[in-house]
Amino acid sequence: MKEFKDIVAHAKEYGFIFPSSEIYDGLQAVYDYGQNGVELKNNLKQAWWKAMNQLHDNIVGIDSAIFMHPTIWKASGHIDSFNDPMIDNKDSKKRYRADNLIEDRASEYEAKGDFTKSETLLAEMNRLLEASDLKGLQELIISENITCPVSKTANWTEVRQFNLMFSTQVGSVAEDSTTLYLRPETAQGIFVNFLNVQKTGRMKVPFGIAQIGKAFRNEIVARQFIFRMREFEQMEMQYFVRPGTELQWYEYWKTTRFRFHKALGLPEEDLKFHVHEKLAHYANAAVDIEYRFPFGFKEMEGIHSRTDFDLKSHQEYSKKKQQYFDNDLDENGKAYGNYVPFVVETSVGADRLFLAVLCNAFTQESVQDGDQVKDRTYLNLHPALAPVKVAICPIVKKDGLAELGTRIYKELKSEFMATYDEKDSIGKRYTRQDLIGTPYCVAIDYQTIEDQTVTIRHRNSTQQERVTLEELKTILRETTSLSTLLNSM
RNA sequence: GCGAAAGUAGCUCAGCUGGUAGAGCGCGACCUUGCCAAGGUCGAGGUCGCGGGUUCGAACCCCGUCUUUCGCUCCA
Repeated sequence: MKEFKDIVAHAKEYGFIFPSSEIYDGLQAVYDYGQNGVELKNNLKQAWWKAMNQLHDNIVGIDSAIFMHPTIWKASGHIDSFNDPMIDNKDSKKRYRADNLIEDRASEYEAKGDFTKSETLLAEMNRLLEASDLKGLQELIISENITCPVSKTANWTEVRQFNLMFSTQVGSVAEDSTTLYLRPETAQGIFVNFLNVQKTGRMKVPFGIAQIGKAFRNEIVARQFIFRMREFEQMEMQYFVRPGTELQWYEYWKTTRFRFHKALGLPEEDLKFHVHEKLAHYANAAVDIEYRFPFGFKEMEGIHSRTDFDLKSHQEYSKKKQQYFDNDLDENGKAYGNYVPFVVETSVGADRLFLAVLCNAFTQESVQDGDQVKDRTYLNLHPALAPVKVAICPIVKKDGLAELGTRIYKELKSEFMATYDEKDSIGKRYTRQDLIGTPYCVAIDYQTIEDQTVTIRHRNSTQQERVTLEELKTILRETTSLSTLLNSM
């Protein structure tokens, strides 16, 4: 039985994920990647990067800054929609958006035919929202005698502002400083570089820009280990297309991205699409790829048809045209000409993908050993993703086997992430490698001295085979390289 | 943010009605060892999450706080 707490404990015990600042009691919803975690994560990021930029002729990458001009967040809609005034009912313990409560009351007036009262109320609410008058909002809720739908009481807390973007000051003198936000998504860095990349890369629509980077959200409740963190990493690709073709490309990316996750080793039955019923302000179609985490099916990747909302909005706010001239001919033989491209976005949480892969790899099984049944735990990671590819283990230290093992290890390590281990019994060493997902252990024994052959022990089956050093290298090259993984998509 | 539970060695945990900390595994050194968590010897490691209070005396009782888990809530 795969218990989530066992996976979390395993992640810490074997150097994958540590709580941030642990010796100071930790910092809520922030985690560090350990020596094995960073290797696995880097491999995942590289797999994604290559699947985008290397496998697609018309996708290129960028790496934009975390700090961006504050107006970008006005244009993107984050300043408005990431700021929610919240109020709690003390009796039912339920939390509501203060503006929603007032809007509901306005609808009730309208239902009764009292449009004047409704309009006055909404106008007053908007005035208070504009002025960020939280006290006023609370007074309005009380004076309207709005009650909690659950407890039916008006026993409210104060209205509090939940800003989901982190802000910081730039400039040493307080009065001259500017408030900057830590980006809540990496997508905007792509949108504002759309023309730079298109022009300098001579890109033709359709084309994509990919980016991997940190993003920050001040989540009210951050939970479930690294699933929802305040600082997290996104892998986003914005695909710019001719208006009217966006839904075709949306379908293309849906299937392409699904294949990617399967290639990483996530089983099809643990993956599913979840189509959004309620669309965000910028989208005309949206779907999530969900993975069956131990705590249920949850979003891992989002694929959104974002229309021309973002580029148009930046055009408006920046007063710089965000147009593309399309020389291709339409069915009437006329060039498509100038337009603002539509965008299909694929956005994966790197940490969520990491968690999905880790949960999937975590394997506990009972194996027959003579007439005993023993428990065995290992990480069934794709060899291309495993932090360590091969462990070199001399069967004993004496009689020159340690020296021979060291020599073989040195020969392999420039090409493969390898490790050398001569401590403890061979079985214990195999187990240590199983626990971090190393696909191969190579035993050096007396026969190695005679004929330069070694035995490879396979992680999943625990079966061994005897091969020459050259054969060993071939096996490692063929199975542990990312191109193997990319070819399976 | 609300409610509930938990926090003792790297891990899993024991520690009675309050009397100043233990086990197993793991870790390090050495010895032994010919293939799936072997054995021996020695050793390192804890101001019992943190702060305050009650008490002659607190891991244990009380208050606060931090962190984690679960349930609500939130998730452009």
